[in-house]
Amino acid sequence: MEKTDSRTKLLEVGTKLFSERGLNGVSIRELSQAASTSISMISYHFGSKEGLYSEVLKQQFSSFQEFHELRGRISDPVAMVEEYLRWTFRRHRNNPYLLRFYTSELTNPTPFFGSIVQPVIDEVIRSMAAVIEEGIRQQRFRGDVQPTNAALALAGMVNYFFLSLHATENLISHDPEQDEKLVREYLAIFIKGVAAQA
Amino acid sequence: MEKTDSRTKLLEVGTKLFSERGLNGVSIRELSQAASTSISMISYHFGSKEGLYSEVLKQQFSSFQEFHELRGRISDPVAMVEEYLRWTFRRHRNNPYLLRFYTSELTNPTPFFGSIVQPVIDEVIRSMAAVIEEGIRQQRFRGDVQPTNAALALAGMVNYFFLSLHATENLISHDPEQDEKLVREYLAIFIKGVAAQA
DNA sequence: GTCTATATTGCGATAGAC
DNA sequence: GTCTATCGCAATATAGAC
Repeated sequence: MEKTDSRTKLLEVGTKLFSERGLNGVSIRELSQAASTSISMISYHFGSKEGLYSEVLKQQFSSFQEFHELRGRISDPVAMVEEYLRWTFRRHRNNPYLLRFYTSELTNPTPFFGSIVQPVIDEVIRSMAAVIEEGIRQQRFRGDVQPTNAALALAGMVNYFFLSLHATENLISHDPEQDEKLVREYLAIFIKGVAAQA
Repeated sequence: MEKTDSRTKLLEVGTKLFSERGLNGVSIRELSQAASTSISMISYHFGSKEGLYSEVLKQQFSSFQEFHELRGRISDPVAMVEEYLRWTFRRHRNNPYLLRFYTSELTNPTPFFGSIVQPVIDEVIRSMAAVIEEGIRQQRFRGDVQPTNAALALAGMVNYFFLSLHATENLISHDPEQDEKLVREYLAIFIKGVAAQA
């Protein structure tokens, strides 16, 4: 029952350390010490340091499954934008490491970007662009809005909030209790921003 | 007149290589080879690899000077938002390395984050929040808009566009000729998003 | 599965000649 | 200012005992 075997422990500390300093910023010595095991366990379980990293990355990006469920359940465009925002806040609050991997891979891609990260981004942006397109078709959003650009703008607003977390600690309250208020603020800006004239 | 001395050359290749793979991803051997000089020139000119990195970082963030000039010249809130967007596009187009340093420092901070990066972010967000506050005072923006959150949302929309560049290559045209169109699209979304009811 | 010990390579930094 | 040569160390990875 005790799942704190060396494999699990290595995945745990790998998640924390890789997220903080990237693939090149962490050595297998440090990883094995932090996991209270020996260097050789990394080769044994994952083949190499990169093997461990790619396993961590896969775990991180598997949380996107929930997005599918959401997309299948909600058809109203405005409601879907709202749930997208809520899902994004929830996801980053539940997993404080995710965004670091996300942006670290965007900025300084490792060999695993193409296979693990890119497909996920692609699908979310495509999906949200389709949502916005549907809003335009229903004449609830302006016809001159570019769906893909707008989807990217939406994703940008909310992800950037988390990306900037520790640069804005002294500018903004980052108390999770405020999240619902922020969701509504971003929702208001975006929906009024793309809305058709009343 | 030939300014391709080793110091200049090291700053050039340092900018390119550090932006692509971060401080830990590049060795002084690789840097000196790319600069067609020897390893010891890095210690000689900059004291250490970190010294070179911090010098590159300083250069990158000095381009924020232009923002001051803008802020001093323009008082109308809507015009200032428009010029902020245009300035951001121009800045990233003129310097394709800047955003990588920016987000790399946000995600995996080096010891230089606090002294070089943080103050710049602080000032831009504070300034734009003040711009939005002025818009609210003039009753052109809604009174329930949170200035700092809105400033962060604005910055997020536009910076995220560049951050996602190579994840969205197959989704969006990244031809710089489209920039003016994008500026107007983001401007429309944001201004309608925060506008007071007509 | 887990360890210790070790092989090998590459790292950052510097001494000293020119 | 620039080079070559080298030091000392830390990196990844693996062999082999238990």
